Amino acid sequence: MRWTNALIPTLKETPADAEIISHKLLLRAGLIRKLTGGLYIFLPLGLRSLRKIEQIIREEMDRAGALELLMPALQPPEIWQQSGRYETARDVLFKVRDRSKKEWVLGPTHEEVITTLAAGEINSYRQMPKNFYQIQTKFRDEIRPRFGLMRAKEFIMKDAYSFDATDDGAMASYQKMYDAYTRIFARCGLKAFPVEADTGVIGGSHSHEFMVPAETGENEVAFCEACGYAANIEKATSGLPKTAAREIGAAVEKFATPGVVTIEALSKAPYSVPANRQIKTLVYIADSKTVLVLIRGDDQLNETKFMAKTGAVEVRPATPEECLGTLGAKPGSLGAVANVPADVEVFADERLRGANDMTTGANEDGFHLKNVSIERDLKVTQWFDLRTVRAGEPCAKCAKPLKIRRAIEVGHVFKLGTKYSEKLNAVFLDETGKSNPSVMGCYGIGVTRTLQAVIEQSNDKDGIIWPLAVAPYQVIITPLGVVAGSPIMTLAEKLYADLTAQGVEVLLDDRDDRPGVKFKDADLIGIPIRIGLGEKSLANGEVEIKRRGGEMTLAKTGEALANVLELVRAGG
RNA sequence: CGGGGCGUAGCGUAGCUUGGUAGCGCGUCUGAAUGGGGUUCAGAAGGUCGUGAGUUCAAAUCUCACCGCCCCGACCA
Repeated sequence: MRWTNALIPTLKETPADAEIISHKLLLRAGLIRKLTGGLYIFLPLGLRSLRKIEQIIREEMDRAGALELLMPALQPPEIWQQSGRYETARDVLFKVRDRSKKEWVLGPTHEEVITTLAAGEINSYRQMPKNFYQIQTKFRDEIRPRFGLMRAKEFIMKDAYSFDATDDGAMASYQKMYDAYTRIFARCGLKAFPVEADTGVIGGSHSHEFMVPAETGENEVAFCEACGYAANIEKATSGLPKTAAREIGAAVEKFATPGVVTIEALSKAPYSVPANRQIKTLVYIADSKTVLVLIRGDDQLNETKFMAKTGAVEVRPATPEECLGTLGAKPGSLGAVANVPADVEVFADERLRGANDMTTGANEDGFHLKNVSIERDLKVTQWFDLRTVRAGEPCAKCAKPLKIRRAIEVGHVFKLGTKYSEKLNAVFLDETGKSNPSVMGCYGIGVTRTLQAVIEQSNDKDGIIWPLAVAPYQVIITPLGVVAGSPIMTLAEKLYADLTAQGVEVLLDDRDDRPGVKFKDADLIGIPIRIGLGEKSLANGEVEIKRRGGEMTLAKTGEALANVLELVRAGG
């Protein structure tokens, strides 16, 4: 491609609405333009990189035995009602009406559609395992789109769905995708690593997310460098000891704490109750039921764990008025010892199990209770791990300290089980002639997000540093002086033709611009290999070959082609 | 949905407090010089100042409403 024939609108200045480096570079390098919030146009250069990522995904999915198909983005709401997600996923569902006023949904994902297909086409264990995938535009009514392609209303996703006759088969399918994902991200030049994850609204029994470390990521990951344990903070556990039991057995005693409504205030004089001897009592509305959640005063509730453990779909903290109505006191004086209505379930964090000599609210504004023994003085419906781990806590597996870092989620693999196959009737006959629901898995990659993650991870002050495999062009030729027929331009044209003939993707910067402009733009758009042609080096019969972000070398004009070919092949 | 910030030429912005001819840089076009890291000079085009009401002799500027964009939050009593 000749630059003068292309559209590569680079920007010297950063557009005002970009915050993170990858978003700025997407705009500055002329890869995308914003149509409106959360919706972007892929310009030719951006599309080329996007297609390369898609191609890598296709090759690895095919290699793993998955079958590509293409499903409609527009879907009937009936199948969403059947799966139950018309309700549970309603916040992200875009809905439209046709001319007869019938409602449709724009697919945020395709479990319902693929399961409907399987229900009709997969009727025997002999047809399994099967894994179907597509690369397609998804629509999600995000609460807040942000950071360019990172979280958009419309984005491109690779989604795959496996169907197996047995649980073991499903695990094997899962493992194949796990391995394929590892290869895909490595080939994209991304340092991505798998972490244990919550399954969320998709459902299913277990899952891994593939994470790209980045300060700007929206996720937090807890990990152990010693043993390799890694989990999303929403799921992570640690090996902390339970709260120490003490000798005393005194009866519960009420004491006045006027104006004290925080853990911190109670931990100070004159009360001086350390946060780790306090029970924090949280009132939640979980699927319209009022419940209590108890965690230690120095811990934080992990709402995702709470939802996962209790199976609740919609969860919110109760309002102060609701707390007053349920327990007779306002937040700050709440407890589970007295006045808990019989129909209110009490969930407690494991770390409190067996604790005594604790202090908690008295359910009477301005009063707390001390000498509280969990087992003796209050009724816990169920114990769960509900707390959020913190950096420095011992790893549950090897006791070395955990670290926490932020990361971008680029892929997610789920073992789904039979949740969708049961609801949408995707059943098959096994060897004995018995009808069973298929065991499913689903596997997503955010393709557009992956593109941005590559940039977020691979850049310097001058611009993008594309990994060769996903660069929009592999080579840029930068002639300093573009007079047709000049020695420089003649050589530039020849290298351009020869490299193109060898299948190399080359951008020829034939603009009549000053060297500085061309170098800056070449760095900004991040083409991995630059061939510089100028009078100085050409006078010695040499051309310059420079890796983006690396050293410059000189090559004899006659050897330039071979040298560049070698670089391209080695880096691919 | 709550909070904060912002909307002035393709991009980045000044002007708004204290109402009175809309300014600068980049980019674009023309010409000239220059020619190895966003060069320089001369000239030019390009604006419903987000939209609508209101106040006023007069509104980019003040008031109200709406729209849009960006950031934080929508767990931790």
